[in-house]
Amino acid sequence: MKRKNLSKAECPVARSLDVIGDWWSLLIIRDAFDGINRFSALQKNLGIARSMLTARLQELVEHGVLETAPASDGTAYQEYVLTEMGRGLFPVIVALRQWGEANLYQPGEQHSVLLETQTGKPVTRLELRSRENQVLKWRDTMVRKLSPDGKH
Amino acid sequence: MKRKNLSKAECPVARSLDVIGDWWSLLIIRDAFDGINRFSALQKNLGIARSMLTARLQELVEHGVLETAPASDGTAYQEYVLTEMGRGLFPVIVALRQWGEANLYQPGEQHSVLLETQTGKPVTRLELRSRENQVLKWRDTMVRKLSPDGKH
DNA sequence: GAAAACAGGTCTCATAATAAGACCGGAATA
DNA sequence: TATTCCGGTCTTATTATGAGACCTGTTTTC
Repeated sequence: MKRKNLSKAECPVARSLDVIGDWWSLLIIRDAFDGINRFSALQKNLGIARSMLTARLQELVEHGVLETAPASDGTAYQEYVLTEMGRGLFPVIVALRQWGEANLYQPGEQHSVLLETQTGKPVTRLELRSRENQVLKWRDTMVRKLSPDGKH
Repeated sequence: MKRKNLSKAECPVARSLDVIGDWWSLLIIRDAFDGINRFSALQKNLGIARSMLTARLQELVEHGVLETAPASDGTAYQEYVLTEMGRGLFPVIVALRQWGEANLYQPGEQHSVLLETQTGKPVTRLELRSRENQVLKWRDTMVRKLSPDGKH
């Protein structure tokens, strides 16, 4: 009766969710992108139970999304920083952000905004483009499955 | 002691996760993108408990991600299909897929692949681009927060 | 047309995950 | 040196999940 294990799935979406698909992981990763790297800072910012945070951080380190590093302020403590693999989740976070912005706020309701550092302007929409640089919508794509049972 | 409610968060990532951030929702949505729209087909494909699937589908319908429609095969049953809002999650699914492909498979290990329908070629990498069409990495962006406490 | 199988659920129960907060030892600070 | 901060662990109460029995109406098979 444990939660399903998706780590062997043939579908990359499922494998990703096996690593970062639970309730807190992506919020921790979002905070890491924002420079919130210390245990107590994460705990305070997220309002997560301390035992939960311990467990989640451990999992993310085991999976290679985060790694521990000596604290940047010179103290004896440590920080949790994104690995190269973890930084690869940037498009996931941006996609979630843009979907939320577009669909989950009332007109006029305020939210934080992602800016281009150089210009200070809001970033543009994340889009999948074809090899001819056309925007690809869902219907322009298809999944090639591998297994005979139709799973993927 | 209920699970945290993020629906009022100022951060769009958090609001998104409030809707689709639990263990099954994104897998259900992935299946919907793949044309798996019937209760029993979802249940079989995902291996999810029936009671869980009922609850998740209800939530996704309430949030406007899915809607029910008469079955496309003419029977008296119904289907769960993506709404416009739900179809907006396409970049999220693609981003998760590409991260999984890049990081969670052994060399040589096979997985399903997303193709451009027109050409049959694998889709290219989803990338955030600046207004000058340069690829934006994490460090090229920053979040403008709203609240004084530094949350977002 | 009757029987069997399928579709789309509900209900119950056992177990796992989560939230809340007390507690604790070492590090940093006043 | 005393006090507070940091990064946890432990316990307990509650909620979520997984497994599967059961149920009603629909469709298919014979």
